[in-house]
Amino acid sequence: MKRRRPIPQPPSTPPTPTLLKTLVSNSKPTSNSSKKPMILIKTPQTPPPTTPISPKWVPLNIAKSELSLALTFPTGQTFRWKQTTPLQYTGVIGSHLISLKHLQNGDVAYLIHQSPSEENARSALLDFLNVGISLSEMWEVFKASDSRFAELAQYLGGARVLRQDPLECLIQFLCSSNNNIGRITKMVDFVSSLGNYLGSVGGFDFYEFPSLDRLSMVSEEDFREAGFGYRAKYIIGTVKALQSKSGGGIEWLASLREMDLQEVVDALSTLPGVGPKVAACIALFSLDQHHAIPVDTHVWQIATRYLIPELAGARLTPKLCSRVADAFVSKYGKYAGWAQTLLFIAELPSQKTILPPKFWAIEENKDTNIKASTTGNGPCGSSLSITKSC
DNA sequence: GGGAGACCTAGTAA
DNA sequence: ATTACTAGGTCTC
Repeated sequence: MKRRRPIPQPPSTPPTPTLLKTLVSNSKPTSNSSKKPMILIKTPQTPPPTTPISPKWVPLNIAKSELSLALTFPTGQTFRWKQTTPLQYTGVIGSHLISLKHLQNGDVAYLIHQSPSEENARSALLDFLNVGISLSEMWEVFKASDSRFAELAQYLGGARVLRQDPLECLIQFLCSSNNNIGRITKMVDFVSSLGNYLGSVGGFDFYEFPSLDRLSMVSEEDFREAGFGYRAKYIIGTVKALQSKSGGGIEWLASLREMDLQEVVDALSTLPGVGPKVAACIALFSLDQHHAIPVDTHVWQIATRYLIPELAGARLTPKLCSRVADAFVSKYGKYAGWAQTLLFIAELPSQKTILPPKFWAIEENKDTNIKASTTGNGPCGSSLSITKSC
C-alpha cells in the first residue's frame, strides 16, 4: 500500500504562497546517514479549507466507446491517476481532485472531491479528456484501412489519448526511461507529494503537481535518496533549463502546443533526459501532437510485425525510430499517435484477459524460427517474447 | 551516422 | 545464495 512519504525540505524562501501546508524544517542530511533518512516530515495532512463540496456523481455525455477508463488510465499515459475502487479512477487536474467512473449505460460520470470551483473543474476535466476529438470518427478511418485495427477495436473501444499538463507529463516521462511501471509510479508519487495536498481517496493521497519553483528546491541528492537513480540529474537539469527560459518555463512548454512536431521534438530534446522516446510521449500526451509516435521496444515489435517486416531483426537505432514513426504516420495519418496507442495497448499483458487468444501470440510466421516453445504455462507464456535483437 | 557501455533499481529467472 | 537479465532510454565516448 502506499504510505505518506516524507518530502525534502524546501529552502527558506517560500516561492509561492502555499496555502495551509506547514513544513517542518530540518537540516539537510548530506551525511552518511543510513538509507532511509528522510529529510523532513510533513505535518498531519488536512485537506485545504476550501468550501465543502457535496460529493455527487455528475454524468458526462461521453459514451464508453469514446472513453473507456480502464483502457485509458492504467495504460502508461499517466502515472498520476489511481484506481481507487474497482470501477473508479481518481486523479488531480490542476487543483481539482476528481474521480471518474462508468455509469450503468457505460457513460462516464465524474465526482469532484476537492476544488476551488466546480465550474472550472468541469471545464478542466473536459479539456483533460480531450473531448473535442471524436475517437469513434477517427477509428472509422483506421478500421477502414487496417483490418487488424478493426478487429482489435472491437475489444478495445474507448482507448483515448489524454491531454495532460505539459510539465506534469514531462516530469513523469523523465522518470520513465529504462524503467518499469511500478517504480515509475513510486517516483511520480514522490514528485507529486511535493505539491499541495488535496485529499485522500481510496487510501491514496492526492496532490497538486508541484510548481517549477517548488521542484527547483529539491536537490539531486534528495531525488537520489528517493530512489530516482541517475534520473535525478535529469530532473534537476530539466527544471533548471525550464526556469532559465525567458518568459518562463511553463509558458515555453505551452508554446510548443502551437508548433510543428519536429520543432517540438527538437525543443524538448534540448532538455537533459529527454530523448526521442520521451519527447514523443510528451508531445503526444500533452502537446497536441497527435501524430507523435513514441517508439519503444513494444512499438518496434508491432512495427516490424505489421508495418515494416523487412526490418524485423534489426536493432532499434534512433534512425530506425524515425523510420518507424514515419511508417505509422503514412499508414494512419495525422492521428497516428492515437492509432499507435490502441495497438500498443493490445500488446500489454494486462489486456490478455479481454482479447481472444488469437491476438495473444505472435502470428505464426512462415519462418518456423519462432516455434511455440511454451509448453508449460499455457498459450500466453509471454507474447512479447520475440527476442529483442537477433 | 552508428556502435558500445554506463547508468539506478527492483523484480524475476537461472 | 549469487548472478544475469529486463524494464515504455539517454548520454557520452
